[in-house]
Amino acid sequence: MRPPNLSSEKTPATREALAASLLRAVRLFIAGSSLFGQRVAEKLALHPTDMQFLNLLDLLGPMTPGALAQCSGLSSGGVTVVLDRLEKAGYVRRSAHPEDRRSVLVSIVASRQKRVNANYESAQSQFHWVLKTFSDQELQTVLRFFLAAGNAGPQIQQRR
Amino acid sequence: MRPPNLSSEKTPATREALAASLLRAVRLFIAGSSLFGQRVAEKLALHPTDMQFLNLLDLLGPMTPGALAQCSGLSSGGVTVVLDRLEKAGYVRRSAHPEDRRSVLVSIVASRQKRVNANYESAQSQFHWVLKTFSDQELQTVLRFFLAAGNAGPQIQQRR
DNA sequence: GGCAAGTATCTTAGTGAGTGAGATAAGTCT
DNA sequence: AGACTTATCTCACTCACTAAGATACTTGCC
Repeated sequence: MRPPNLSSEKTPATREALAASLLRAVRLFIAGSSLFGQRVAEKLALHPTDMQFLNLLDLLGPMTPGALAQCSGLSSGGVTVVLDRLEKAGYVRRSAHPEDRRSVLVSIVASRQKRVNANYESAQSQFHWVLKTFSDQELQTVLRFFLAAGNAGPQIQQRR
Repeated sequence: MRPPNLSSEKTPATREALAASLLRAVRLFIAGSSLFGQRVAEKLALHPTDMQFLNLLDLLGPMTPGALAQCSGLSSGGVTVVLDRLEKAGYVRRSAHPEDRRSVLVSIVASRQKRVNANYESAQSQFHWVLKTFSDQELQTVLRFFLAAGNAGPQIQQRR
């Protein structure tokens, strides 16, 4: 007879328990991220939605309002409002789309981007502190997990 | 116009590049999660905020409106409105707090919880599909990362 | 004990972020 | 060329959320 595992949060024994622990940890991580985003936005006197837009633009580079609508889940009209707000505050710039004259390319204003990133500094230093406790190979594993999970998750892909 | 794909591709060589890739993957993962939450909420005809509440209650168990306010970032009045909505729709139940008669304990109605979880099924099956590509030890590593990152980030704590 | 201060939730009025239908303009297909 | 589609923006409206205050209970101090 197996001895009972009394510590639920410690290393799970069975693979099933391991998967459950991981799922729970992921969900908690996501819940925490949402709160964290709010906090950062608050510091910058921005709405969480605005912050989300800046993040998307920072991660994916300049993109059209339509793409932002799909990546954020906002309506087309909502995107316009957010962009107006961000543009007025000097965070982003709208420029003509080189290939489609109906369209627009939105990009982050570089100087402001630095100011935004500064607010992530404390998180990033903690992030790097966490990283120190992992070997190169372990980080590769974690990275692979995130990439796989990202691909399995809500893909923003448009069929042609 | 094609919306960008929220996933990155290459395998980094140096540790610094590895850290950068991981940071980027984490941020993309978070961005995708936010979208995913919206989609699920939409399916259930709930607001994203309501979904967030159900998640918190599912993860952390019954808690007071005040604790929900802290975990979600909403104001006290906002929590009341959300809870009214969820209670009216039959998702949660308010009951007297056993230790403080001013307070209230909010808990998920079990039968509804199942219905909510059903909407995560497709995600969970994909999740388990991803898990299959990792060994037990690798999953332990990933779990350790999430726990560490969760502790480093904004704390979501269950309060009494 | 009894008053004062603190805490938890709910109420209410007001706001403004986001929606959705429609307008405009440009690209695409036959 | 005309019809259709696509991309963004406009505008009136909605309703989710905020903030201040009300209510009810707890805690602490004299």
